[in-house]
Amino acid sequence: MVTKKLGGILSPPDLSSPTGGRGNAFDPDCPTRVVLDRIGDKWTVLVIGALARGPLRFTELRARVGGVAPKVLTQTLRAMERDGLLTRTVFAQVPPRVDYALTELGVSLGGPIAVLTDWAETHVGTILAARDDFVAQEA
Amino acid sequence: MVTKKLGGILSPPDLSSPTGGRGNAFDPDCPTRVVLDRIGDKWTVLVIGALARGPLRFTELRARVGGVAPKVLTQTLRAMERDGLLTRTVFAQVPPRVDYALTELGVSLGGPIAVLTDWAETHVGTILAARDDFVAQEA
DNA sequence: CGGTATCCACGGCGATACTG
DNA sequence: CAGTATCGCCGTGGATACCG
Repeated sequence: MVTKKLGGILSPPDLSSPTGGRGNAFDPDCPTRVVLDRIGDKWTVLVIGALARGPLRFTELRARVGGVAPKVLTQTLRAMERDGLLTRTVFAQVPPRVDYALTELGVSLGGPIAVLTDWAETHVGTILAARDDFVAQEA
Repeated sequence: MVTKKLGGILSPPDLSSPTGGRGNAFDPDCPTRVVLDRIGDKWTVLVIGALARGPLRFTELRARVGGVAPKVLTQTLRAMERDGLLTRTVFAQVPPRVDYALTELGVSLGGPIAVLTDWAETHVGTILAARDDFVAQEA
């Protein structure tokens, strides 16, 4: 019974408000919006996956994730650190060494992501097929 | 035990491949990437929420979602229709009437989204607090 | 009512080069 | 090793106006 279980953003929020009140995704402070903005980007989910087994250094992380420019990886890591998803540990030595590790919060985010991933793997075939049909129908 | 449960994109995919093989998010055909690209946008999740209780017409949908330009709503709906998440039914009458309704696939996507929403509502406080700390630390 | 057409601002992301 | 600096593309999405 999915529709009854849909909490938060999925339930008609507050019909007395013209905008639907809180819980609306165009509200930058909406919890779901915050999370979606974080995992919706190109690299965050991959970083979480790469760090799931344990801490990694910058270059290891880069190699594990694959194909990401250093600037962009830095941006991603800073944002995740800022949001408490991972910790950045600098070792005072030469050559420099910086470890990135998931926090409890970061690890716990893996749960919902795994659910999403499971759904994706199960249903992506249907989606892709629908796309093909749609394109074919235009012709 | 979350880390053990992390399937798909979250597990180190294929270490024999330089890019990590399948299951990588920078691969446009990666299931998780496909889904993330869909729900990561600004309006799709809200549309799913709005349609969870039943079909709506274009204008009703627009009012329910709130603050979305017609062009953008059309774009969103077309993309969702294309991917098989909803159906678009045109009634041949004047004035025109067009109904939008979730498909089974669209409804089922509500499950993972609800999980994400639950996580978001539980942990957004921690995230926001981390942000404040981070900003405060810069000063 | 249910859209299109047009224009445009913004931010994410990438390539390349350089540095403490 | 672990980044920063700079440049620039381009896709999303918003404002406004118009249409069958």
